[in-house]
Amino acid sequence: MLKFFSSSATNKVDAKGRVSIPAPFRKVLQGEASPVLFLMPEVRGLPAVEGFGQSHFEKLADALSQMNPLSPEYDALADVVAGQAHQLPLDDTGRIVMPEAFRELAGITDSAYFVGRINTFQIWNPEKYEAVKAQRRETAVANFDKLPWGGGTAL
Amino acid sequence: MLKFFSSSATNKVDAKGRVSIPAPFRKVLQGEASPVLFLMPEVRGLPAVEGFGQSHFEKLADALSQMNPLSPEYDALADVVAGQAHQLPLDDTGRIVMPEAFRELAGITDSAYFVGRINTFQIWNPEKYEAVKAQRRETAVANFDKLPWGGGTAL
DNA sequence: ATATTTTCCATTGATCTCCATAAAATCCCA
DNA sequence: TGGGATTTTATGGAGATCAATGGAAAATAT
Repeated sequence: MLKFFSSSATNKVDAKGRVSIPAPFRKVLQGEASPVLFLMPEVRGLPAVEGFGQSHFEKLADALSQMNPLSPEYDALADVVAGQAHQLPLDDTGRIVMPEAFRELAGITDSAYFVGRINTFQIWNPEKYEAVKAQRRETAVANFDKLPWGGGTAL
Repeated sequence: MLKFFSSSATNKVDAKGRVSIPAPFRKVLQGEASPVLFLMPEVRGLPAVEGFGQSHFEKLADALSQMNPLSPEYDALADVVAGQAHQLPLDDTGRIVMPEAFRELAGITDSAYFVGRINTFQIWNPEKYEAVKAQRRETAVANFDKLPWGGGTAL
Protein backbone atom coordinates (compact mmCIF):
# COMPACT_ATOMS: atom_id res chain seq x y z
CA MET A 1 0.00 0.00 0.00
CA LEU A 2 1.19 3.44 -0.96
CA LYS A 3 2.59 5.74 1.67
CA PHE A 4 2.43 9.05 -0.19
CA PHE A 5 -0.38 11.52 -0.49
CA SER A 6 -1.29 12.04 -4.12
CA SER A 7 -4.40 13.12 -6.00
CA SER A 8 -6.87 15.84 -5.22
CA ALA A 9 -10.57 16.20 -4.57
CA THR A 10 -13.21 18.70 -3.53
CA ASN A 11 -15.57 17.61 -0.76
CA LYS A 12 -18.46 19.30 0.95
CA VAL A 13 -18.32 20.77 4.41
CA ASP A 14 -21.60 20.73 6.28
CA ALA A 15 -22.90 23.20 8.84
CA LYS A 16 -21.16 21.40 11.67
CA GLY A 17 -17.82 21.38 9.91
CA ARG A 18 -17.97 17.73 8.95
CA VAL A 19 -16.01 16.76 5.86
CA SER A 20 -15.00 13.45 4.28
CA ILE A 21 -11.28 12.82 3.95
CA PRO A 22 -10.77 11.60 0.37
CA ALA A 23 -10.50 7.83 0.26
CA PRO A 24 -6.94 7.74 -1.18
CA PHE A 25 -5.71 9.83 1.76
CA ARG A 26 -7.57 7.68 4.24
CA LYS A 27 -5.81 4.66 2.81
CA VAL A 28 -2.44 6.26 3.43
CA LEU A 29 -3.40 7.07 7.01
CA GLN A 30 -4.74 3.59 7.59
CA GLY A 31 -1.51 2.13 6.27
CA GLU A 32 0.34 3.63 9.20
CA ALA A 33 0.87 2.12 12.61
CA SER A 34 -1.76 4.32 14.15
CA PRO A 35 -4.46 5.64 11.82
CA VAL A 36 -4.88 9.18 13.07
CA LEU A 37 -4.92 12.50 11.28
CA PHE A 38 -3.03 15.61 12.33
CA LEU A 39 -3.97 19.07 11.13
CA MET A 40 -1.96 22.21 11.53
CA PRO A 41 -1.86 25.66 9.95
CA GLU A 42 0.22 25.95 6.79
CA VAL A 43 3.62 26.94 8.16
CA ARG A 44 4.26 29.97 5.96
CA GLY A 45 0.91 31.50 6.64
CA LEU A 46 -0.78 30.57 3.37
CA PRO A 47 -4.55 30.28 3.78
CA ALA A 48 -4.45 26.50 4.01
CA VAL A 49 -4.39 23.64 6.48
CA GLU A 50 -1.71 20.97 6.43
CA GLY A 51 -2.68 17.37 7.15
CA PHE A 52 -0.64 14.21 7.71
CA GLY A 53 -0.40 11.02 9.67
CA GLN A 54 1.38 9.62 12.66
CA SER A 55 4.71 8.94 10.98
CA HIS A 56 5.19 12.46 9.70
CA PHE A 57 4.19 13.90 13.03
CA GLU A 58 6.79 11.79 14.75
CA LYS A 59 9.47 13.10 12.44
CA LEU A 60 8.51 16.62 13.40
CA ALA A 61 8.39 15.75 17.07
CA ASP A 62 11.78 14.07 16.91
CA ALA A 63 13.31 17.09 15.23
CA LEU A 64 11.86 19.34 17.89
CA SER A 65 13.19 17.06 20.57
CA GLN A 66 16.70 17.72 19.28
CA MET A 67 16.28 21.45 19.74
CA ASN A 68 16.79 23.53 22.80
CA PRO A 69 13.34 23.87 24.36
CA LEU A 70 14.29 27.20 25.86
CA SER A 71 15.14 28.78 22.52
CA PRO A 72 12.84 31.17 20.65
CA GLU A 73 13.02 28.81 17.67
CA TYR A 74 11.63 26.00 19.72
CA ASP A 75 8.88 28.21 21.06
CA ALA A 76 7.92 29.22 17.56
CA LEU A 77 8.01 25.82 15.93
CA ALA A 78 6.39 24.03 18.83
CA ASP A 79 3.53 26.47 18.63
CA VAL A 80 2.84 25.61 15.00
CA VAL A 81 3.51 21.89 15.25
CA ALA A 82 1.93 21.26 18.61
CA GLY A 83 0.14 24.28 19.96
CA GLN A 84 -1.93 25.12 16.91
CA ALA A 85 -2.16 21.53 15.70
CA HIS A 86 -4.99 19.13 16.31
CA GLN A 87 -5.15 15.39 16.27
CA LEU A 88 -8.50 14.39 14.87
CA PRO A 89 -10.33 11.08 14.92
CA LEU A 90 -11.88 9.75 11.73
CA ASP A 91 -15.45 8.61 12.22
CA ASP A 92 -16.63 5.31 10.78
CA THR A 93 -17.49 6.87 7.43
CA GLY A 94 -14.10 8.55 7.12
CA ARG A 95 -15.06 12.06 8.13
CA ILE A 96 -13.56 14.56 10.51
CA VAL A 97 -15.00 17.63 12.11
CA MET A 98 -12.73 20.40 10.95
CA PRO A 99 -12.29 22.85 13.79
CA GLU A 100 -13.70 26.31 13.27
CA ALA A 101 -10.27 27.92 13.64
CA PHE A 102 -8.96 25.99 10.63
CA ARG A 103 -11.97 26.71 8.50
CA GLU A 104 -11.58 30.36 9.25
CA LEU A 105 -7.86 30.36 8.58
CA ALA A 106 -8.38 28.76 5.18
CA GLY A 107 -11.55 30.65 4.34
CA ILE A 108 -13.46 27.40 4.02
CA THR A 109 -17.23 27.54 4.26
CA ASP A 110 -19.17 24.91 2.34
CA SER A 111 -16.50 23.00 0.43
CA ALA A 112 -12.86 22.06 0.79
CA TYR A 113 -10.20 21.22 -1.78
CA PHE A 114 -7.78 18.46 -0.72
CA VAL A 115 -4.47 18.27 -2.55
CA GLY A 116 -1.65 15.76 -2.04
CA ARG A 117 1.90 16.93 -1.36
CA ILE A 118 3.77 13.61 -1.02
CA ASN A 119 4.39 13.53 2.73
CA THR A 120 1.46 15.74 3.63
CA PHE A 121 -1.66 17.09 2.03
CA GLN A 122 -3.24 20.51 2.15
CA ILE A 123 -6.82 21.68 2.50
CA TRP A 124 -7.83 24.86 0.68
CA ASN A 125 -10.82 26.90 -0.15
CA PRO A 126 -11.40 25.67 -3.75
CA GLU A 127 -11.47 29.15 -5.25
CA LYS A 128 -8.35 30.23 -3.44
CA TYR A 129 -6.48 27.19 -4.66
CA GLU A 130 -7.59 27.82 -8.19
CA ALA A 131 -5.83 31.14 -7.98
CA VAL A 132 -2.47 29.67 -6.94
CA LYS A 133 -2.72 26.67 -9.24
CA ALA A 134 -1.94 28.55 -12.43
CA GLN A 135 1.06 30.15 -10.79
CA ARG A 136 2.29 26.80 -9.57
CA ARG A 137 1.89 25.34 -13.00
CA GLU A 138 4.10 28.02 -14.47
CA THR A 139 6.75 27.53 -11.82
CA ALA A 140 6.64 23.79 -12.42
CA VAL A 141 7.30 24.22 -16.14
CA ALA A 142 10.29 26.39 -15.31
CA ASN A 143 11.67 23.86 -12.84
CA PHE A 144 10.83 20.43 -14.18
CA ASP A 145 14.51 19.77 -14.80
CA LYS A 146 15.00 19.50 -11.04
CA LEU A 147 13.24 16.17 -11.16
CA PRO A 148 14.81 12.91 -12.31
CA TRP A 149 13.06 11.93 -15.53
CA GLY A 150 15.01 8.74 -15.81
CA GLY A 151 18.32 10.00 -17.12
CA GLY A 152 19.67 11.33 -13.87
CA THR A 153 19.88 14.84 -15.26
CA ALA A 154 18.33 16.28 -12.16
CA LEU A 155 20.37 18.75 -10.17
CA MET B 1 11.29 -9.04 -18.37
CA LEU B 2 11.52 -5.68 -20.08
CA LYS B 3 11.48 -2.66 -17.85
CA PHE B 4 11.17 0.12 -20.42
CA PHE B 5 8.09 1.48 -22.07
CA SER B 6 8.28 1.10 -25.83
CA SER B 7 5.75 0.76 -28.66
CA SER B 8 2.55 2.64 -29.23
CA ALA B 9 -1.14 1.88 -29.63
CA THR B 10 -4.50 3.55 -29.94
CA ASN B 11 -7.25 2.24 -27.67
CA LYS B 12 -10.86 3.15 -27.18
CA VAL B 13 -12.14 5.16 -24.27
CA ASP B 14 -15.72 4.33 -23.26
CA ALA B 15 -18.33 6.64 -21.82
CA LYS B 16 -17.12 6.05 -18.27
CA GLY B 17 -13.52 6.80 -19.18
CA ARG B 18 -12.41 3.18 -19.17
CA VAL B 19 -9.43 2.39 -21.36
CA SER B 20 -7.16 -0.60 -21.74
CA ILE B 21 -3.49 -0.04 -20.98
CA PRO B 22 -1.59 -1.61 -23.89
CA ALA B 23 -0.33 -5.06 -22.97
CA PRO B 24 3.39 -4.22 -23.39
CA PHE B 25 3.04 -1.39 -20.89
CA ARG B 26 1.12 -3.58 -18.48
CA LYS B 27 3.97 -6.06 -18.57
CA VAL B 28 6.40 -3.36 -17.51
CA LEU B 29 4.13 -2.31 -14.66
CA GLN B 30 3.59 -5.87 -13.54
CA GLY B 31 7.33 -6.41 -13.46
CA GLU B 32 7.58 -3.93 -10.60
CA ALA B 33 7.24 -4.56 -6.89
CA SER B 34 3.78 -3.08 -6.78
CA PRO B 35 1.81 -3.17 -10.05
CA VAL B 36 0.16 0.24 -9.95
CA LEU B 37 -0.06 2.98 -12.51
CA PHE B 38 0.53 6.67 -11.87
CA LEU B 39 -0.81 9.35 -14.13
CA MET B 40 0.13 13.00 -14.03
CA PRO B 41 -0.10 15.99 -16.35
CA GLU B 42 2.78 16.33 -18.82
CA VAL B 43 5.13 18.48 -16.80
CA ARG B 44 6.01 21.02 -19.49
CA GLY B 45 2.37 21.76 -20.14
CA LEU B 46 1.90 19.76 -23.36
CA PRO B 47 -1.65 18.45 -23.83
CA ALA B 48 -0.76 14.96 -22.72
CA VAL B 49 -0.81 12.69 -19.71
CA GLU B 50 2.32 11.02 -18.38
CA GLY B 51 2.11 7.46 -17.06
CA PHE B 52 4.57 5.29 -15.15
CA GLY B 53 4.93 2.78 -12.37
CA GLN B 54 5.85 2.65 -8.73
CA SER B 55 9.62 2.77 -9.18
CA HIS B 56 9.61 5.95 -11.23
CA PHE B 57 7.19 7.59 -8.85
CA GLU B 58 9.48 6.85 -5.96
CA LYS B 59 12.37 8.48 -7.76
CA LEU B 60 10.27 11.59 -8.16
CA ALA B 61 9.06 11.46 -4.58
CA ASP B 62 12.60 11.00 -3.30
CA ALA B 63 13.84 13.93 -5.33
CA LEU B 64 11.04 16.06 -3.97
CA SER B 65 11.77 14.94 -0.44
CA GLN B 66 15.27 16.35 -0.85
CA MET B 67 13.89 19.76 -1.74
CA ASN B 68 12.84 22.48 0.63
CA PRO B 69 9.13 21.90 1.20
CA LEU B 70 8.63 25.59 1.86
CA SER B 71 10.02 26.72 -1.50
CA PRO B 72 7.87 27.77 -4.44
CA GLU B 73 9.63 25.10 -6.49
CA TYR B 74 8.43 22.41 -4.13
CA ASP B 75 4.92 23.81 -4.17
CA ALA B 76 4.91 23.80 -7.94
CA LEU B 77 6.47 20.40 -8.58
CA ALA B 78 4.59 18.68 -5.78
CA ASP B 79 1.38 19.97 -7.28
CA VAL B 80 2.16 18.32 -10.62
CA VAL B 81 3.75 15.15 -9.26
CA ALA B 82 1.38 14.58 -6.36
CA GLY B 83 -1.52 16.99 -6.31
CA GLN B 84 -2.59 16.65 -9.90
CA ALA B 85 -1.42 13.04 -10.13
CA HIS B 86 -3.49 9.96 -9.57
CA GLN B 87 -2.61 6.45 -8.58
CA LEU B 88 -4.87 4.11 -10.47
CA PRO B 89 -5.57 0.45 -9.99
CA LEU B 90 -5.60 -1.80 -13.04
CA ASP B 91 -8.68 -3.97 -13.16
CA ASP B 92 -8.35 -7.65 -13.98
CA THR B 93 -8.56 -7.01 -17.71
CA GLY B 94 -5.86 -4.37 -17.59
CA ARG B 95 -7.99 -1.28 -17.78
CA ILE B 96 -8.05 1.95 -15.83
CA VAL B 97 -10.66 4.62 -15.49
CA MET B 98 -8.98 7.74 -16.77
CA PRO B 99 -10.14 10.64 -14.63
CA GLU B 100 -12.15 13.34 -16.35
CA ALA B 101 -9.53 15.99 -15.56
CA PHE B 102 -6.91 14.10 -17.56
CA ARG B 103 -9.18 13.45 -20.50
CA GLU B 104 -9.96 17.11 -20.59
CA LEU B 105 -6.35 18.19 -20.29
CA ALA B 106 -5.33 15.97 -23.19
CA GLY B 107 -8.47 16.57 -25.23
CA ILE B 108 -9.27 12.88 -25.19
CA THR B 109 -12.84 11.84 -25.92
CA ASP B 110 -13.33 8.41 -27.49
CA SER B 111 -9.82 7.18 -28.15
CA ALA B 112 -6.35 7.53 -26.69
CA TYR B 113 -2.90 7.17 -28.22
CA PHE B 114 -0.32 5.53 -25.97
CA VAL B 115 3.33 6.09 -26.79
CA GLY B 116 6.34 4.69 -24.95
CA ARG B 117 9.08 7.01 -23.69
CA ILE B 118 11.50 4.57 -22.04
CA ASN B 119 10.93 5.36 -18.36
CA THR B 120 7.41 6.67 -18.83
CA PHE B 121 4.75 6.65 -21.47
CA GLN B 122 2.42 9.36 -22.65
CA ILE B 123 -1.25 9.38 -23.52
CA TRP B 124 -2.40 11.74 -26.27
CA ASN B 125 -5.41 12.57 -28.29
CA PRO B 126 -4.50 10.65 -31.49
CA GLU B 127 -4.96 13.65 -33.78
CA LYS B 128 -2.96 15.93 -31.55
CA TYR B 129 -0.08 13.51 -31.49
CA GLU B 130 -0.17 13.22 -35.24
CA ALA B 131 0.50 16.92 -35.38
CA VAL B 132 3.62 16.81 -33.22
CA LYS B 133 4.93 13.58 -34.72
CA ALA B 134 6.30 15.13 -37.91
CA GLN B 135 8.07 17.78 -35.92
CA ARG B 136 9.59 15.20 -33.64
CA ARG B 137 10.79 13.15 -36.56
CA GLU B 138 12.59 16.15 -37.99
CA THR B 139 14.30 16.86 -34.72
CA ALA B 140 15.22 13.21 -34.41
CA VAL B 141 16.88 13.18 -37.84
CA ALA B 142 18.93 16.18 -36.84
CA ASN B 143 20.04 14.51 -33.63
CA PHE B 144 20.30 10.79 -34.24
CA ASP B 145 24.08 11.06 -34.13
CA LYS B 146 23.75 11.49 -30.39
CA LEU B 147 22.81 7.82 -30.20
CA PRO B 148 25.20 4.88 -30.47
CA TRP B 149 24.50 2.97 -33.68
CA GLY B 150 27.34 0.56 -33.22
CA GLY B 151 29.64 1.91 -35.94
CA GLY B 152 31.43 4.32 -33.69
CA THR B 153 29.93 7.32 -35.45
CA ALA B 154 28.14 8.42 -32.34
CA LEU B 155 29.36 11.59 -30.68
C1' DA C 1 -32.54 21.64 30.61
C1' DT C 2 -30.31 23.31 26.65
C1' DA C 3 -26.69 23.34 23.59
C1' DT C 4 -23.04 21.04 21.53
C1' DT C 5 -20.82 16.95 20.07
C1' DT C 6 -20.63 12.14 18.71
C1' DT C 7 -22.56 7.98 16.91
C1' DC C 8 -25.64 5.65 13.96
C1' DC C 9 -28.46 4.88 9.90
C1' DA C 10 -30.07 5.78 5.10
C1' DT C 11 -29.61 7.37 0.40
C1' DT C 12 -27.47 8.23 -3.83
C1' DG C 13 -24.20 8.20 -7.05
C1' DA C 14 -19.79 6.67 -8.36
C1' DT C 15 -16.53 2.90 -8.71
C1' DC C 16 -15.03 -1.80 -8.91
C1' DT C 17 -15.71 -6.67 -10.01
C1' DC C 18 -17.26 -10.09 -12.71
C1' DC C 19 -18.88 -12.23 -16.89
C1' DA C 20 -19.11 -12.53 -21.83
C1' DT C 21 -17.59 -11.75 -26.69
C1' DA C 22 -14.78 -10.86 -30.57
C1' DA C 23 -10.56 -9.98 -32.66
C1' DA C 24 -5.77 -10.64 -32.84
C1' DA C 25 -1.52 -12.80 -31.84
C1' DT C 26 0.86 -17.02 -30.74
C1' DC C 27 1.57 -21.78 -30.46
C1' DC C 28 2.11 -26.29 -32.08
C1' DC C 29 2.36 -30.27 -34.58
C1' DA C 30 1.75 -32.82 -38.63
C1' DT D 1 5.61 -24.44 -43.34
C1' DG D 2 0.74 -24.41 -43.24
C1' DG D 3 -3.20 -23.85 -40.74
C1' DG D 4 -6.09 -25.08 -37.10
C1' DA D 5 -6.19 -24.67 -32.03
C1' DT D 6 -5.12 -22.07 -28.02
C1' DT D 7 -4.05 -18.02 -25.59
C1' DT D 8 -3.93 -13.19 -25.07
C1' DT D 9 -6.08 -8.55 -25.79
C1' DA D 10 -9.40 -5.32 -26.23
C1' DT D 11 -14.00 -4.08 -25.33
C1' DG D 12 -19.00 -3.97 -23.71
C1' DG D 13 -22.40 -4.45 -20.12
C1' DA D 14 -24.57 -5.59 -15.55
C1' DG D 15 -24.48 -6.50 -10.80
C1' DA D 16 -22.15 -5.77 -6.44
C1' DT D 17 -19.54 -2.76 -3.56
C1' DC D 18 -17.85 1.56 -1.72
C1' DA D 19 -17.53 6.61 -1.05
C1' DA D 20 -19.70 10.83 0.01
C1' DT D 21 -23.32 13.10 2.15
C1' DG D 22 -27.49 14.29 4.88
C1' DG D 23 -30.23 13.71 8.80
C1' DA D 24 -31.60 11.96 13.30
C1' DA D 25 -30.80 9.71 17.69
C1' DA D 26 -27.80 9.23 21.56
C1' DA D 27 -24.31 10.98 24.57
C1' DT D 28 -21.82 14.73 26.85
C1' DA D 29 -21.04 19.01 28.61
C1' DT D 30 -22.51 23.62 30.38
